[in-house]
Amino acid sequence: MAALDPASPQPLYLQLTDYLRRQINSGVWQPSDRLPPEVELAAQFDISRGTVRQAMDLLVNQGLLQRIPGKGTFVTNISARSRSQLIGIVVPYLRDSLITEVLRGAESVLRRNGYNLIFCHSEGNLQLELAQIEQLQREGVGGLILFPVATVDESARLSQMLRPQLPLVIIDRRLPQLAASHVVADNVGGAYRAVQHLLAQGHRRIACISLPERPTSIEERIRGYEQALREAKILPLAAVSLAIGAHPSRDSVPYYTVTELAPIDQLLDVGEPPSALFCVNDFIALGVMQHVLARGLRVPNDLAIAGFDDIALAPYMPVPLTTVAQPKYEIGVQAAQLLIDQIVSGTHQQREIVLPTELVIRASTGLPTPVAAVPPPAVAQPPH
Amino acid sequence: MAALDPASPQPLYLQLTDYLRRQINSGVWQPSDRLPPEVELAAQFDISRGTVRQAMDLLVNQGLLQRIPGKGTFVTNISARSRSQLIGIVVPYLRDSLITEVLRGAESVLRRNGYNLIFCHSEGNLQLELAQIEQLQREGVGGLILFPVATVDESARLSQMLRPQLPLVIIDRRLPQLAASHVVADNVGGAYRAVQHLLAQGHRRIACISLPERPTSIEERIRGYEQALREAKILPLAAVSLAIGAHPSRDSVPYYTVTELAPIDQLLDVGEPPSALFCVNDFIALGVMQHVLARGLRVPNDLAIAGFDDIALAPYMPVPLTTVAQPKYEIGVQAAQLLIDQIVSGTHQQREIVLPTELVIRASTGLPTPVAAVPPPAVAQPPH
DNA sequence: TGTCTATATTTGTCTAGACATTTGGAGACA
DNA sequence: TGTCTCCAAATGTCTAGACAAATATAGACA
Repeated sequence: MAALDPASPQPLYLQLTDYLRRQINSGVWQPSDRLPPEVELAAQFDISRGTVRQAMDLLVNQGLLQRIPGKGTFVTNISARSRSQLIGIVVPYLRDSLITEVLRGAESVLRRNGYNLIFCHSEGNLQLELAQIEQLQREGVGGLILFPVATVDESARLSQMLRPQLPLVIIDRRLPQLAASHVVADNVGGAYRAVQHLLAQGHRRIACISLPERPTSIEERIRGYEQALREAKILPLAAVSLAIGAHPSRDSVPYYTVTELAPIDQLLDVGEPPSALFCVNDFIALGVMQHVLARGLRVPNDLAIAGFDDIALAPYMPVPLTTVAQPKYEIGVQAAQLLIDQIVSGTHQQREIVLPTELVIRASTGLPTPVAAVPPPAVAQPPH
Repeated sequence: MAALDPASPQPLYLQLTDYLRRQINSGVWQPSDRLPPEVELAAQFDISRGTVRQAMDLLVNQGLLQRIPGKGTFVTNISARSRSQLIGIVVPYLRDSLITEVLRGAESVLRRNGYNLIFCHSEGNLQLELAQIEQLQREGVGGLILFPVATVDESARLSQMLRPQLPLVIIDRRLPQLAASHVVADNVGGAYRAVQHLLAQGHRRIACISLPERPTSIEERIRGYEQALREAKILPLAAVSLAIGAHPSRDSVPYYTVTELAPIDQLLDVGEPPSALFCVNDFIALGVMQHVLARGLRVPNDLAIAGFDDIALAPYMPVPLTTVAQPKYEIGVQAAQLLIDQIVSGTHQQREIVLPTELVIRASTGLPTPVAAVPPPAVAQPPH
């Protein structure tokens, strides 16, 4: 029985705190065990009850002990204890299921491991993104998951402000100049398979509809498109870019919409227009599809359309969209796992995880059945 | 000079804590100001110095105060404060735009005011919800926004574990037994106007399709339905309940789907079936719509369908859905604002905010135009 | 058997006071 | 002027005790 030393420079209550902690950590007192009552401890160590309470207050505050009036003081269950580490996640938007699923995946892994997730929404704004990373670092987060707004060129500003030791995982797009781990989807392969599918349907004139901005994910999709065509000995058409924008405040329009459709008209109003379009994301595919249907074209008979991302809306578009699905939830899971590994191991290793994508074939690329009058089945696909 | 009330059920030290917090938050004591010495406060409030210290301990622990031996107790500089700036949000799911928009709204307000949002996903599980609230409290969050899984009956378990002083805002549904502020949508009025709209289209046999579970929000919608019918001197039909479920892991199916459709067949296979359905949410409306279309019925000609929530998918359903829109983003904004008010004022006032809902009329309830062959316009509605 | 009641136990709140330690300033001293 | 000492003021530590409130238990009672 360790006794307390009143002559020590360390106050009695801290000595008692240490003793209690040792008892718990060494397993003498197991989780959910009851501690001796305060008066008993006071008598045992020959100190007053107030000092015992002061010692216990610290452990209660740390979540190691739990007091229940009338019953006693108990060692907290391990499951209820938390290492109480904070992890920040910064995302640029929240307008489709991609990021919500990433969020779900990351949250579930982090919570199971006793971390808390601080959610930051940068609204696609670089300044805001930088400010939030700054604030999260001041807050003392143990790690960061970043879905960056910053482009490769702008990543210098990021690396300036990032604390060198901060565990960091970047998702969806790459910032190679940053010393960070990456979790991305197989964009090249997904686009490649989508275009291969269009080729297999007999299409030869396939245009790529892109975006004015080109994060690495979009560039990779364009590369996949070009690669598939080159292997088929077909020259890629010049890329067409469409601007997309969001209604920032309107609640019921959670989707990005195409704001400028003239390039599509120019593309189609030529002697030999393309018979199929590969759109680098589903929002573009939606805008293009609505526009060409309004022009009186039939999808896929006159024009086949394929997209990328498999947003929640894809199976419900006017013509259900063939698109490339990303493992959204899995991206979040892997990013969280990678971050935890880094934190726990203490090493600052950089890893890169490329998750497989999957081509989901729907009506917009001309299945054997012609345009169906009947809407898509109730529940998209069964789980596989 | 506020005096403490020894007769109050709230202990003296908590009363003093509240007083000190108010002084700081109202700006009477600025950051880096020195507080009156402990003995002076003890004399002023006629309590012992131990109680004063107990009160201050809380604020020191929260990082709001800083004690320096020999010098005094000081209000912490805002930049040095951190733990007190955390706000927790616990949501049950993340499968449509309702909660993502709430999240966006709450995050933007909180961040502008210097708070950080900890995101917790309870997966619709009461145990998990309770555990997360427990953890957030231990983490020392300054407030909590809760989209509860717990029903009114289960709210006792919540109130047991909630720290009485914790600022708390409950959204979407009510838990009246909880001493908390609420932000909800006008469910009764929304349902009332939706059914009135069906009546105005000439429908007389209108059924209500509900859920097995009945949180207050759903109950209110049913009340609105019944009220509109009663005012039209029409007896409500017996409520039909459909079970809905989620594919928990399947990424690309972010929507709930109806799992049991037999009750709908029973409802329609009678001599005089209803000519219109009011569904208490849009997921049910989607499942029902797909089912009746597959049966060969025409919407809205044979059966009009109205929903509630205006999920992102609503304008893109096989027949664009008439539904009641909630001000999702605004719910998040108001909840955050209410929480900040409570934290800053230090008072534990309960307020209830009911936000207006809006009927969005689309094709599923029979507009002048018959079922259009052309899909809905590109961008749902222009902002207004 | 089941329920109510009194009692003991335990933590929660609060008091009054003592002495220790740290800090900063006033005054003595070189 | 610079330095040292001493003191007052403030927080830190600790005691001894009181009563309140919550909980569990044993025993009385129907």
